[in-house]
Amino acid sequence: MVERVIPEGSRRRRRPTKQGAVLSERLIVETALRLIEEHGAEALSVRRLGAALGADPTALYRYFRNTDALLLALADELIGRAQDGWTATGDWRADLRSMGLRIHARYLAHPQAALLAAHRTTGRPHETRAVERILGVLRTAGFQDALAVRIYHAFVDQALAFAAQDAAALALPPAAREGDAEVWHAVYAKLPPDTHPHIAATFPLLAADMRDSGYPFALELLLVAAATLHPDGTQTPPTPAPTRSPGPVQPVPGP
Amino acid sequence: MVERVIPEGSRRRRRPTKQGAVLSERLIVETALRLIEEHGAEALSVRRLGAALGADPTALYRYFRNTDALLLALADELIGRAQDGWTATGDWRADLRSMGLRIHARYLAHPQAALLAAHRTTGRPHETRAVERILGVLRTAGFQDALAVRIYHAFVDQALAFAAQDAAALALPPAAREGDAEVWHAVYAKLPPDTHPHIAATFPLLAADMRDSGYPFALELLLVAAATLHPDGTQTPPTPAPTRSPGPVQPVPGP
DNA sequence: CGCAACACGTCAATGGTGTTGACGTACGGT
DNA sequence: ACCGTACGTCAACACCATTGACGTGTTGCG
Repeated sequence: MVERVIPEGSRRRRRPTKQGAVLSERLIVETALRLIEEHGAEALSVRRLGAALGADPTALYRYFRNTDALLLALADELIGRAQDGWTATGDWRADLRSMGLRIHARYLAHPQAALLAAHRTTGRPHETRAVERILGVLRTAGFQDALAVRIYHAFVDQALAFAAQDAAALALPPAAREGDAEVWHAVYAKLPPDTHPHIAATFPLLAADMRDSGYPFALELLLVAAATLHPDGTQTPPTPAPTRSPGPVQPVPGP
Repeated sequence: MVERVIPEGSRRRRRPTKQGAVLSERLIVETALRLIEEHGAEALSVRRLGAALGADPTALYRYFRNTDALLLALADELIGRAQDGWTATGDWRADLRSMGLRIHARYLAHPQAALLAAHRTTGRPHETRAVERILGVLRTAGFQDALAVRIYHAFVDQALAFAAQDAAALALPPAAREGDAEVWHAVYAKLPPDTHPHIAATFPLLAADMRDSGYPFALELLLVAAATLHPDGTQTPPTPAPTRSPGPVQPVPGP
């Protein structure tokens, strides 16, 4: 087939659609995000997106090679929004912490899209900017390249993995979400001490802790471990705050 | 519509299919898992499953309400298999490490099912057994309840989140999977040092590291951090192995 | 300033998907 | 032996992403 997608830079003409809109890559991405936000991830189909744009569904293929390319564009948009306004302070632990929490929070703001986007590698500008920044924080902090790369990898995958995980919980149909949450009181609260002594002994703590996302604490653990690997060997970080994580309550996935 | 699924207990008659097989819930689950394992994640469709069973595709609906019910049955099977044969050694770090790697590996063997399973709380016996075991490892090791619960939470969510993340990469259609992998050489290898100095400086390391899952190293970091929080304060763990993780190469999600 | 090239929105068609209702056969309980 | 029905099969539906062909209106250029 002949490639029908014209690169964004070299477009020349625009014709309005049936309903008068002039299409663009940007308009399509924003409409798709809105569609997902308002009507759920399953609402994103070529046909429905066309309808939302007031255009023929196949007009999409003038701007994106296929739906996967559109999805990558959505993913990159999320990454970009997560970084807007972020600046490095020079304290590598504070910088990684704020970056991780921003990514996590921004993805959770669009759970349905996050679910589709969090496990892709786009290679698009917003993504490369994020990679560059995180690597920069680590190398500037004095980590040797090989170690910086490994920590970068663990850090990024953990942020995205938790984002997808928590987004999945938020994106569940309400019935399933409440069902999963109720399991803690319907099942775990009633497990007898003779068969499940550890669960029985810690149940109140357990039920309370599982209400929120495990990410903030997991992130602190990663930062603590990274500090022990830092070249300035003896530097000991402050013990990660044993307080509850702030912010809105997040339903939690998994047991 | 009339419910056409007969509960497993009260089935009465069986007739062989075209190719002589006698269907059952168990046979269907095992065939589906085999299908995913042998022919890739995308091979699981109702029509192909029917063909693999030697039956009409719609015979499925005599045993499962819909494909989602089938996938949940697959998921339940996975939880059990991940723990089969696991035993505690008394070394809490080794025990958590083996448990985490087992969960991760078992889920990755069936990416499609893992994707649906990893973010649900089932409260079923296999799940409660896993919770009890992990909590047991931590409390037996001497962690106070509140801390044990928090570490448990981070550990479990990390294992499931990475499992889902890596499973998602494996479950992608082959074209998208190869595309994501290729981005590293098509885009990141070519970023100029003046705009992306840190990526340019570390590229070979970066490309090599991103080929595998970030989970094994992220898990080591979690264990290191947990050790620093252990009541026997001064106990210092061996530095996490800076060697590459063993095992099969896993395509990697996210940047 | 006018015109021709072609970008791009549209239409029609293809082959995939999950799912449902109707049907008949052969098997079980009586 | 014979009924009732479980269950395997068939045909059809609605939806999906994607492609090739087509004509029109915009725009760059002479």
